[in-house]
Parts: sequence; structure tokens; C-alpha cells
Amino acid sequence: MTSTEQRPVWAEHAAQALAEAGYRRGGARRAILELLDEQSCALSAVEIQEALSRRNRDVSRSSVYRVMEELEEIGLLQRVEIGQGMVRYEPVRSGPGHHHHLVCDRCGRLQPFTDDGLERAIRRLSDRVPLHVSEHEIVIHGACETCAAA
Amino acid sequence: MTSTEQRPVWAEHAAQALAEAGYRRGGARRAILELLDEQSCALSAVEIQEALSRRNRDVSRSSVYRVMEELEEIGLLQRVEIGQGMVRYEPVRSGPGHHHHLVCDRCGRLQPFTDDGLERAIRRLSDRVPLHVSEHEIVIHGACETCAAA
DNA sequence: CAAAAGACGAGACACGGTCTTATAAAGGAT
DNA sequence: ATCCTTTATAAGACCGTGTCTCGTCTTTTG
Repeated sequence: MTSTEQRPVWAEHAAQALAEAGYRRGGARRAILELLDEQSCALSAVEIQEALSRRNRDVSRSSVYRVMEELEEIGLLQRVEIGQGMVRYEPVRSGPGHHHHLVCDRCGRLQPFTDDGLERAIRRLSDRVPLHVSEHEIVIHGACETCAAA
Repeated sequence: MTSTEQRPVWAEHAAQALAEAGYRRGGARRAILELLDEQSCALSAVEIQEALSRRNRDVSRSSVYRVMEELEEIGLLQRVEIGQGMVRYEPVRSGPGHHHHLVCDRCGRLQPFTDDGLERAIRRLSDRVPLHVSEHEIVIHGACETCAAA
């Protein structure tokens, strides 16, 4: 149930949303936006910095974190906590696009998934539980096919 | 479905399990065991160190982490990642006692819960998904009753 | 009680992330 | 176009959590 692809549009869409939110344009942000748009898998702050550095478009650490914050604020980016204090970020491409993640504990690979049964279970749970549920982000750990084979 | 209470026994039980696993006795471990047994809510490494320090039973950072590792190894302790890179530890009191956690994002309070519907959904999911699932620990975020009221 | 093995503490180190500050660039007004 | 104000960026100091090392102290065992 992978959602509709509209890869090359996100960066533009994001830039526009940013502008509407009152942000000015800037090189670092632009570069980060483009990078995120290309990559389909979620990246960590460090990975983003390194990837850009490799294409001679160095960006400071502060910029990465600042831009991540801005993008998350406007809802263009989703933080995914993959455990051990590691955090990755991925573009939110189409509308809400609610989904969860599978993390391979060996290679660190991240794959999205959606599951109606799971959502239903959580919705039911939310009503019954002594907590005003704001959000849920489920991360399931294991070994991906490649790693499990090896 | 809160499991049977046997609070003051855990430390003893743990000490015995540790001994059977070939560990020697030592002051730091003893102190940590007792502290964990008293507290009902999960504690972070820092909180453990501070709590012990307050009762003039200083313990080194290394010891805290080492003991946590040992206890988790034997299955007497469960790591709970509550987000933002924060980790807390809680005693596993009775048998397997599989459960998940609700985290209040305002006060940090942690409450355990179990849900059969959720477990079923995850089991079904595990079969269908391209990942050899090793474990799952679900953390649901929100505001607890006290905080939501305020 | 002595030797060996393990537990402990102190502190150096690693790493992800935050904060500060000076500089550079963008947008608006003229 | 140019000046001026405001925001974005880079560099690097700083912080917190967790890891590693190593010397010392304690428990166990013979």
C-alpha cells in the first residue's frame, strides 16, 4: 500500500510552503531539500551532512538541525526514532501519509509499512487507555531479508 | 491486566539469579538492585546514580551501566526507550510479562499496558512483512490524565 | 590466609545534538 | 541599483549520555 509517487515535486512544494511560512531562501536549506527529495529512504542528520559534503555542497551541522526543525514544524518532514537514540528524517510526501517503520538492527535499513489491523488496534486502545494519545510511531525491530540470509 | 505484585522479592530473586549466572556479589550491584526494587516506576541511568548518591551510597557511572547490562542480559530488567534518546530501565517482576508503554510527553510518566488486539495485529504483521522480526516494544505518546486536566 | 578472578571507581573518550556568535546573503524601500 | 534591516549560514564551543580503559579493592576459592 505504498502511496502515490510524486518524487520530484516535493522539494518544490516544500520550498513554497517554507516561503509561505515566512522563511527566506538560502543555499543550505535548498541543498538539503533537494537531497531529501532524491533519497527515498530516511536519513540521519549526519548522513545528510556527509552526503552533501560528498557533492561539494558543504553544510554546517547547525544548518542541518535548523532546517530539520523548520521542516518538521511545517509538517513536511517526519522524525523517526529508530532506537539507541538514533533519529532519522524523511519527507512527508502526500497529505497525511501515516505509516510506521521496520528497522533492520544489523544494517540499519529502514522500510515503511502500513497496516489497517494495527491502526484499528491502536485506535481501540486509545479510547480505553488513561492517556490522551497525541501520536504514535511504531518501530518494529528485526533483521531484513538480506541480513537474515547472510 | 496488571500482573501479580511481589515487590519486595524481586531484589532477592535478582540477586539469586545473578549468583546462579556466575556473578559475584558486590556493593554497587546490591545497592542498585535494592533501589530498583523499591521504585515502581522505571528509572534512567542518571536517575539511579542520583538517587543512590542522595542516600550516601555513591556508585560510579560505569557500575550503573554495567549492572544494567548484566540485568538485562539475564532478563531481569527491561530497557524502555521513551524517545529523544532517553532510556529508562524497569524490573521485570513476573515471568515473561510482555507489555508496552504509554509515555506522558509532559511529565515523563511511564505506564505499562497490554493489549491482545495489538499483539494479534503485530503477530499477523510479522508474518507478512519482509523482516525477520526479533522484538517489538511499542511506545505510545500523549498526555496523561493529570497533565491533560491541567 | 594467600592467590586469582571478578567488581568497582575515576576519569578519559566518543558521539549526537544544542547554543553562540560573527559573517554573508536576501528582501524591501528608496 | 543600492542601502538597510532582517534572516540564514558556518564554525566551533559546549553539553549530556553512554562507552572504554585501567588501576585498585573485594570476593571467592584453595
